[in-house]
Amino acid sequence: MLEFTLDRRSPVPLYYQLSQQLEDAIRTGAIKAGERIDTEVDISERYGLSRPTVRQAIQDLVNKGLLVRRRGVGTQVVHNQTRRQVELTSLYDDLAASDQQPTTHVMQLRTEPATAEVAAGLNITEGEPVLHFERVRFVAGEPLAIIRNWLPADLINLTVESLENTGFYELLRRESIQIRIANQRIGARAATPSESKLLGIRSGAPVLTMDRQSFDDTGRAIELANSVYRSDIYAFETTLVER
Amino acid sequence: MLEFTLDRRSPVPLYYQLSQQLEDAIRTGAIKAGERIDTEVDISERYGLSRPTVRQAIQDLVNKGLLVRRRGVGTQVVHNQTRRQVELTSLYDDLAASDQQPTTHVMQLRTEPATAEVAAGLNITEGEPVLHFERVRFVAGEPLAIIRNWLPADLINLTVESLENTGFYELLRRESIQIRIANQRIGARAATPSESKLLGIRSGAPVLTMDRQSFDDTGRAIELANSVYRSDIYAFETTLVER
DNA sequence: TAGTGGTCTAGACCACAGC
DNA sequence: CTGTGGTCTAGACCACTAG
Repeated sequence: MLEFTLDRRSPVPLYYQLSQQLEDAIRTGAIKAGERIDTEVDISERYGLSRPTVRQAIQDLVNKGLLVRRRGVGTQVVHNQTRRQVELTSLYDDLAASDQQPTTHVMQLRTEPATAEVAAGLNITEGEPVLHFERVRFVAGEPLAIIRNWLPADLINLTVESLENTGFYELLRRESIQIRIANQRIGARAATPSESKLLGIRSGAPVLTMDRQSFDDTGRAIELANSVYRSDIYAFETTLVER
Repeated sequence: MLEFTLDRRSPVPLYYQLSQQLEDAIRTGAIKAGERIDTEVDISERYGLSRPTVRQAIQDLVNKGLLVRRRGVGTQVVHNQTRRQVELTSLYDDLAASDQQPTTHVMQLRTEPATAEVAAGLNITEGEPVLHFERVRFVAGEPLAIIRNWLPADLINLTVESLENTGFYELLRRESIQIRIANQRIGARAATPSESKLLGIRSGAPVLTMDRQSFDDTGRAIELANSVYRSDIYAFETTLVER
């Protein structure tokens, strides 16, 4: 099939080294769609691994929807269409293809007392201070989304500069704040006048909304987000894997 | 903690019996939010299972977002808010709470030649016959969605009656057609005049759209779906689990 | 220090698909 | 029949958390 390089002295788990290299091979096309990969036993013998270790690597990719296993048959790379194809609008295509990095403009950043709604979402009491900020996201020079966030005030220190240069999730990671579980709700509604101005669309135009609530390992609420996306140039894509 | 009953003569895998009973206990509240469950070693000793078997059961629930594991600490049930809480609109609440079964009205059901778009989505050639049907879904007496489907013509035999009584996915299951991977794209746009009539909303009102492409184990395209949901009473909810 | 989950080994038997 | 993935065992050592 192809060669993997495993470093047993690395702190990176063997199964993870393997699954990463397999995933790369699939995404770059080194292993083609529909092609069968070597069997679990083959791989484990060739690299001196136990079968459960190899199996864990493969299972991760099955869960990601990149591989399909069939008993008695083998493990295949899913077909190309399976990996990307719900029809694309041309504008969406253009955006995705444009190598321009998205940019961010911070509209607001301040500490304020939690409204009843925010308090409920962050699992704190009403009136407690929360950090609130509001950003507009641009891609290829076009405004794409308005993102509003609320965080417990004592969680992290943010500046306008850091938010515009680095991105919120990267900033969290640097503070070792790890989001583990998020609940999302995706809906649609008409843009408000102020939203339509920021996004450069007509008032009342349909927009996509995403409300998200994020938690860490311990169940502590990390973030409440409330976003509005232009529906003419954006959509949410997901891949579902059954079983 | 609590008792599980394992049947070693059952064809149902032990890890699956265990994870199902654990999931029930969590969902019914028999194990409360935030509570720690027994350790992997405890459970394996108590029921005469190996640790990997117990681990597989627990891992499944971690992947579903019901449990959180922390090294050196233990495994806890995620907090309640984590499981359900992005704010609910009252109308959405009402719909979810109403125990009325959704009903379906089939508007169209016929075989037709595949358009270029449909052919591309089903991985067949343009003009080949495809089965097309269009349904309107009602919940609590309110029209909720218009669902349009295209299938390879030779896949399954459907009647208006079976679609209205049974549901499309159940019908597929009865024919042992198993959807394994689906690509979805969720967007928003303005309702067309005909859509607005069917859904009982004003023309141009924002609607949620979902386009889906489904595949089975072998990578064969099973179904193309193109749905329109009323955004005033519906939203898509998802839970993401990192790592 | 004690206990937890994270990783890994070296086997075993089974169900299922294809020949 | 052979070979595949699906399940399961009985251990082992490690990294991390908490007291």
